[in-house]
Amino acid sequence: MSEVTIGFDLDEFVPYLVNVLGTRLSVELGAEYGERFGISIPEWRVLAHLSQNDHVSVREIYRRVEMDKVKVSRAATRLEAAGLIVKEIPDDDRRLVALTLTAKGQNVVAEIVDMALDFERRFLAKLEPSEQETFRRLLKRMLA
Amino acid sequence: MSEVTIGFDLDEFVPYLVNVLGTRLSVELGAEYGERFGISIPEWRVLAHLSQNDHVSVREIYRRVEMDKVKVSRAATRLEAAGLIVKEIPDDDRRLVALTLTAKGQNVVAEIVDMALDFERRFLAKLEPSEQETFRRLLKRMLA
DNA sequence: GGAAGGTCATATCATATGAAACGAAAGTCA
DNA sequence: TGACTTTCGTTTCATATGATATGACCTTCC
Repeated sequence: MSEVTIGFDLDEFVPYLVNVLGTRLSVELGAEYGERFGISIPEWRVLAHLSQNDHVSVREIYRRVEMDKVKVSRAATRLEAAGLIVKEIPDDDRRLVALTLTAKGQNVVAEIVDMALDFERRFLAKLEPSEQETFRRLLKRMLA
Repeated sequence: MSEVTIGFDLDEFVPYLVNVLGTRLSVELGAEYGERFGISIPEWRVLAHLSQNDHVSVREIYRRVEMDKVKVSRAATRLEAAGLIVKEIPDDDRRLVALTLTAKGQNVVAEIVDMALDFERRFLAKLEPSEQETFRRLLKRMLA
């Protein structure tokens, strides 16, 4: 192999940078609520989605939250076992499973939301306020 | 549960947005080179790092590239089996394993690099040129 | 020199993941 | 009405992952 390799600079490659940052953030935040509530990352995503809507089907969640069907199903099973959500079968379509937070689930969500927003604040503090909004805006554009 | 849930908007939560975008980008790009070269995402990361340096140890890679120790080790084993890299044990420290691209490996890297840069170009095209640089700069700052 | 402790890569094992198969329930169309 | 197809969530099973243990090798300190 040649002594001088021009090569390819991973540290300038945006898809890589986004992936590393995304993984790091999820894992760090996940460690916080995981230690405190025994909740996994997929479980938190389901909870977060349920904080906005009642009686949500598994399908709606995995379509909206970019998670696998099976992952959502399993997260829901664990959340039900932990008493944080309830599963119901709606009468108008008995193939579906409607998920809803219990009172206990609502409390846990509220606490994790606090942790999450605080976490977001701390890490966005690396940017100026105007840059923070720019970053969020550009992210959303890329995801659209 | 109350009819009106204020809740928590995942779609404004930056750690979540970064994670979803990062995963999506890695998976999409990975599908391209995976189909063509049978290379997995961890394998590509190792290759990419080796494109910049010769005789790199497993340790250097997992420290620098934010991957698990075991993941790097396994990726290296597969890459060696595929004839893309060579493993050597350096005389000055026989605990290490030095990884180096073969000629075949260099060719594959060159092709994947082309695909990757093209992929990056296509997806950054969703932003204005000045925004692209801003985005990259902010990303790097967050990762620092 | 050599014991004690640390570091490196790999092996082991238990868990997480997701593609494909499945059973149950709608929907479609003759 | 009753096959046929589609959709939904779960189960199955093969693979991926990563915490821990292991064995080989270095370093330190006596």
